[in-house]
Amino acid sequence: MESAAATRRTVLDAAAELLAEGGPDAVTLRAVSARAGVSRGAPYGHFPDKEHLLAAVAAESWVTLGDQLDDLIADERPSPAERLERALSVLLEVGRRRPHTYALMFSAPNDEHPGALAAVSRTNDQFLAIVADVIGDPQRARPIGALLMSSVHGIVAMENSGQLTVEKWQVTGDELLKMLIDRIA
Amino acid sequence: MESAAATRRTVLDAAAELLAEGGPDAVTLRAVSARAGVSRGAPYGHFPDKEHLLAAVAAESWVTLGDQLDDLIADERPSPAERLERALSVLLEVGRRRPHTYALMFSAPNDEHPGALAAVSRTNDQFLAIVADVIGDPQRARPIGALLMSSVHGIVAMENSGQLTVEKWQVTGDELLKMLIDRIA
DNA sequence: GTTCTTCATGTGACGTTGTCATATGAAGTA
DNA sequence: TACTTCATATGACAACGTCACATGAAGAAC
Repeated sequence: MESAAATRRTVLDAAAELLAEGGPDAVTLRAVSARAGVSRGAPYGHFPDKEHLLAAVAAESWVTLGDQLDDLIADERPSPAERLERALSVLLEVGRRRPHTYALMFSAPNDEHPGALAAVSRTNDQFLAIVADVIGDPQRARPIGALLMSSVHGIVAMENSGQLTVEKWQVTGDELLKMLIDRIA
Repeated sequence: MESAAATRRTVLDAAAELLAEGGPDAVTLRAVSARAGVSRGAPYGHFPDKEHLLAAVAAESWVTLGDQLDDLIADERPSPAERLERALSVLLEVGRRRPHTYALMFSAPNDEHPGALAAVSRTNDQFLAIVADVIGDPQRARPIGALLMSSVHGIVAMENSGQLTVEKWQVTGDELLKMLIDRIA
């Protein structure tokens, strides 16, 4: 009888790795079990089904992102505007470096997975604080924050689907991000 | 021996319906065949595999969207700015009314599906023409078009994943679209 | 030390999926 | 009539998510 928490961690890590490496289709329960070094049935002791396992992976990714934002907020050196640009770049980089993980994070977080919902809500609040620091008016921070968040998400999605090519649009995602921030501030 | 083209159409329509009704998981080859009134193996005479069948569905959706844009471009009554807003609204509406179809349209159109690529390229060009008509400078139309396209795509994606709630951000997707256009023109 | 309970883990089985090899059978041609 | 062609039908296969059940180790009770 292995430590319950330890097995949970191993399974979670294996699922996260397989997702990052080979996309959602590579995350079969059998592959996860094999990589985690446990049997096929072991994950069922810790996650009701595959969906909940993936939701846990997504939630953990949101928590990691939230921790990065916390570091960014705690750093006094950059100006508010610089902080905003860095915050958005962090999201962009996740989308580029781990496209499948990123896609999972933004795929409908069901009401059945409160952990994922809470993690998303936390990052939203952090992001809103950063935006409010730039805007000044906290009332207007929310709509503008939504615009920034949506736009950056769209940039990542179009990059990853291969539809944001330089030949077609003559811009890079980073340039779009800069255009966006210029039109806000 | 049924007419080859007719079977192809029936299968394609069945797949499109199942996608719109029940999402990607509902589009099983067996369900498609049953709805189309053909046997399980029939689709393989017209599409190499499931991926190509779905790519054909996506391509057709892009063509439909392109036709709508053509109508919009041909209509002389609205101002260029109004046309732009309507064009973006068309995209938004597709995302709302047929979220699964929309998601498929924006999921990586592989190089192996030239039909889908061509259909996407056509709508991109149409959209760029509409943007250039507003901006004036055709040189700047491309980056700005990319920004608009990406942002609207992000709005739709966040709406459909349930992350763009009014309670959290105190805006609707439509209001974001208006904010966006105001900051461009 | 022995017995009992508990609980995570291991395993065989089931239905469903995408896919293929092969069989069927209708249309057109000689 | 006999033959070719080609779309359609069907049985089979491996792999999938999932479940019911078996196994076996750790701690408690005697």
